[in-house]
Amino acid sequence: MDASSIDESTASDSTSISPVTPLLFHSSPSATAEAESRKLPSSRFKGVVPQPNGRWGAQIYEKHQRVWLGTFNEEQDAAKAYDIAALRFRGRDAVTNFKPLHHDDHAAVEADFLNSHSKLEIVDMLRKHTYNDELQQSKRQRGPTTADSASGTSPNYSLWDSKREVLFEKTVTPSDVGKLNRLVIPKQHAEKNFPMGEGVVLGKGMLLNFEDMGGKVWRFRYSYWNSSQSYVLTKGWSRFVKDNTLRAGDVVRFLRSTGPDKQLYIHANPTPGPAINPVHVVKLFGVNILQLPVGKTEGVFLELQPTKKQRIIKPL
DNA sequence: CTTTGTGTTGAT
DNA sequence: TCAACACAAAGG
Repeated sequence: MDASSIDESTASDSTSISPVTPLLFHSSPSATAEAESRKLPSSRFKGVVPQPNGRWGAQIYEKHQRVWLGTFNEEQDAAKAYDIAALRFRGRDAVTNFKPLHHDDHAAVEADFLNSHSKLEIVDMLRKHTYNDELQQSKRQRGPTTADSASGTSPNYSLWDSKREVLFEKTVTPSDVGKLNRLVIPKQHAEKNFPMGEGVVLGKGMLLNFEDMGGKVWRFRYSYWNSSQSYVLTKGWSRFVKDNTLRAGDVVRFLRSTGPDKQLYIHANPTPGPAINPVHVVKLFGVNILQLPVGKTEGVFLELQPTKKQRIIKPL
């Protein structure tokens, strides 16, 4: 998985073909074979327990009590979750499945991250499969460490010197800022610029982080809607619309860091850069509802509203 | 309906 | 502390 921007995990999960199928052969006199097929496979990893549906659970114990760390498609992912919890609950010397492979700065950064969050928060991240996302995000807020820049080429506290390239802009439509809680990403831009994870087409979508001008990080669900054959940002989008008081015709600009991190950025109504395309202002009822780049075809601009009554367009 | 993850027990 | 097992609770 691309740890920088997605959370839904594991590129290789759909390969599991009913790993545990407790088929019952009631007519068979051989009850031993039946009992054997019913048994769940043990994990070779610490803190990992099999689930009836072939997935894997992770758990850690503290003070006579089990702390559930979530379920995972891949046994290794459950083991990693246990490792993280073990480090948070029991410190640096905890027994883990994989973790002590590194002793570098990354481990130190992660230790900082772990100790700056409560056990409950860490467990919550593990259960939601957002731990790697949050860790990456914390690295960005702090700025790159010496381990991130080429070793020795720059002094400590080197500045974040990567640039942001504009990927594309979209003039939002009425439905983009309506109650549908979704922004349609023009297919061409989506397929060219946004990550193509397995979950995107597979219905679940993926979570993408975008940083705005103020440094605030927004997380949207990015997925493909088969019904409309379009890519969309859904979960979290309406909040962005609200906080930025986005209106139809406003421009949203998407950018991406040119550095090794692929941090995405989103700017609402960015100040037009040099040599920006002239815009054609369309007004309705004296209200500016559309701004279209001249000479560009951005798809359908007017969208039918699914209303039975006469739609009331409020003055802005 | 499917899946999670809790209740529980016995072992190490 | 730990995992195995059964299954009620939770979720879609």
